[in-house]
Amino acid sequence: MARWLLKSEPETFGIEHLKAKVSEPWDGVRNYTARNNLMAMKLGEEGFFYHSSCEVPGVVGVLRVAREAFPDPTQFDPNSKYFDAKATPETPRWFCPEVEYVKTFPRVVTLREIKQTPGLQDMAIATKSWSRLSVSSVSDKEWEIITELAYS
DNA sequence: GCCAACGTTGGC
DNA sequence: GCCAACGTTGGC
Repeated sequence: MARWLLKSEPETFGIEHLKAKVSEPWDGVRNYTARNNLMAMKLGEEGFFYHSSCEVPGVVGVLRVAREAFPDPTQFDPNSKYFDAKATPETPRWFCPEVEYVKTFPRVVTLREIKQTPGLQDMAIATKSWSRLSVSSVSDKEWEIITELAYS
């Protein structure tokens, strides 16, 4: 089973928002690399929920894939900020899975900490070139280290 | 608010 | 196909 990391701005949609839902489509992603990761996510796989653009950016908890990727409906909606005129229902460009809340960690594992911890420094969010990627994969070892930090 | 980094667009 | 210009992300 693969592991993932999904970024979101807590003011827009944070882990507390997800917690209040049964499941939620992870829509609005408009980057091909991130999209390809979304399309690779399998039912039941878990990911870290990462809070970005906030006071303390970092990993705050865990989510799980509740439904595998399907065409993101917002690309067809002219009133959506995610509307894409080049996408049609016959040839969709953007896909989203649905995710569900699993748990909130007792503390935030901060980006600052991730950058300083041996074994985590190759994570996308910790590198210059991939730091902006909103959906990335996480190795088993990275998953283990971050989970350990969250409970330390 | 600043700026580094990357993606996309469009002229040629 | 190249590349300049612009837009967006997101840490700091």
